Amino acid sequence: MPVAKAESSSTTPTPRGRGRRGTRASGDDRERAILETAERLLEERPLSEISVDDLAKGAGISRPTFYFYFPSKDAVVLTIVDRLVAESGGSREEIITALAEGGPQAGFRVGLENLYAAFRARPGVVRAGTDLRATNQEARDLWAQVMEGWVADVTAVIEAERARGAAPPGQPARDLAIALVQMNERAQYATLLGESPSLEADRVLDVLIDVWLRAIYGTADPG
Amino acid sequence: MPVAKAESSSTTPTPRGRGRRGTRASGDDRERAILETAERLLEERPLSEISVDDLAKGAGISRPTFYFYFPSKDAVVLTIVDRLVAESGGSREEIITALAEGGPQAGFRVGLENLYAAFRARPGVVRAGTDLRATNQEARDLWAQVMEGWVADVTAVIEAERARGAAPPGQPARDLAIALVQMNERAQYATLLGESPSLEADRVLDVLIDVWLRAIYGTADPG
DNA sequence: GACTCTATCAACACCGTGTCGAGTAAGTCA
DNA sequence: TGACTTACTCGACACGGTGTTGATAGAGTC
Repeated sequence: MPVAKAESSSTTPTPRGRGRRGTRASGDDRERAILETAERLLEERPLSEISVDDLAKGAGISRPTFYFYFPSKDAVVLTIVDRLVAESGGSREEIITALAEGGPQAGFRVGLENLYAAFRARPGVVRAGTDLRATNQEARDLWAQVMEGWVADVTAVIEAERARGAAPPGQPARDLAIALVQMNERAQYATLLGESPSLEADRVLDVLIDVWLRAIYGTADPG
Repeated sequence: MPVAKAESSSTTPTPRGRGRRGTRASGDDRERAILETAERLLEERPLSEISVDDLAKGAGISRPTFYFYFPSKDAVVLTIVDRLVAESGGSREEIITALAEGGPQAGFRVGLENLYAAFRARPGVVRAGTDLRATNQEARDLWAQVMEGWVADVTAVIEAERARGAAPPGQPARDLAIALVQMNERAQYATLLGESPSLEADRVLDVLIDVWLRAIYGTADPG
């Protein structure tokens, strides 16, 4: 597919990724209303108990009109999750700088803390995104891509720490990174949703970082 | 609800937990046929793409007749998962004996190997059980109970190893156990389903055990 | 040969999704 | 001004899935 060539900017319909085929008028309000309704309802009940009609009603439109703005309920959720992921993405680079400034413990803590903070405020959205992976390939792909990004970052950090002699050799850095990132995903999700068993919200970071440091440095108290 | 009082044992219809309200006759075959159909289809496609009609057709009965044997599609899956969990449950106690006989590395490896082996043969069932947690409270409860069992076992082992001086003190044993068990759940699931990123099937145990040993003993090569 | 209990299914009621086609209202420009 | 376009709206429908009802057939007592 060719990249859209620059069009006359004045009347260009602006096609937003997963949203509606381009428009410009007051329909923007409706689109926002749908997204806001979805975010609100997702904090009240799981995705499977929210119908397209609920979203339409909440946005003050009829069900067919909903389909003018989004191709499906899934697309709404993916749009919301996309944004949440984008918000949290900024914190990834913060790991690197925090590592350089504060050493390993502080670095990892800052990184994981920021990440966790981004999701903590909207557990319903996190749950919806997770649930969606059961039925939606696009949701699986999106999440796989997010995980791949974190794994790549962590792999790089581990390799750097080994190169400068701060961490001993061991399992391949990428393998270690995969296991640790997956542990975090699962543990933080369980804590966020209040599963049992799960780590207490105010202990989860302490415990996870302890495992990270021991796995990477061989001690809970490196340099 | 009062517990059913002991009935005359001769003609008691035998109510099986999640299956049909009691009977005895040749309908047993049908019940088995439904379960077998479900197991077969689950290795072909995800639960969300299997309808009650598919299960009924596969068992050679009509859709309403299906409901004579099971109250819902979910109940069929829960029955299958129940059994798989029961099969895998035997391996739990093997951790303890293997630990006593072969020391920490061998003990954990045998334990996790057996566990993994039980699930490896039926990834479709594992996926169905996981997917089901998105919509089904009973599935969440069942899984929570399974996790709780493993966490309890691992907690006991960690405490025993600390008591005999083989493992140093650190994070509360239960917290450590939760994080490690969750890591295993997530990592083994990802490997089983071939997600990306995920650990290679022939490396997953090496990597996970390495993290376990470092987290528990502070070294990848304890006594 | 009346009675019971298992087993079966056609027909139905219901709900959620997604589409179609007929609009209306606001803007553009001849 | 009035023909034309574009954004937007929704009633009505078709479809596919779930779960229930009620009628019935056969096998097993007694």
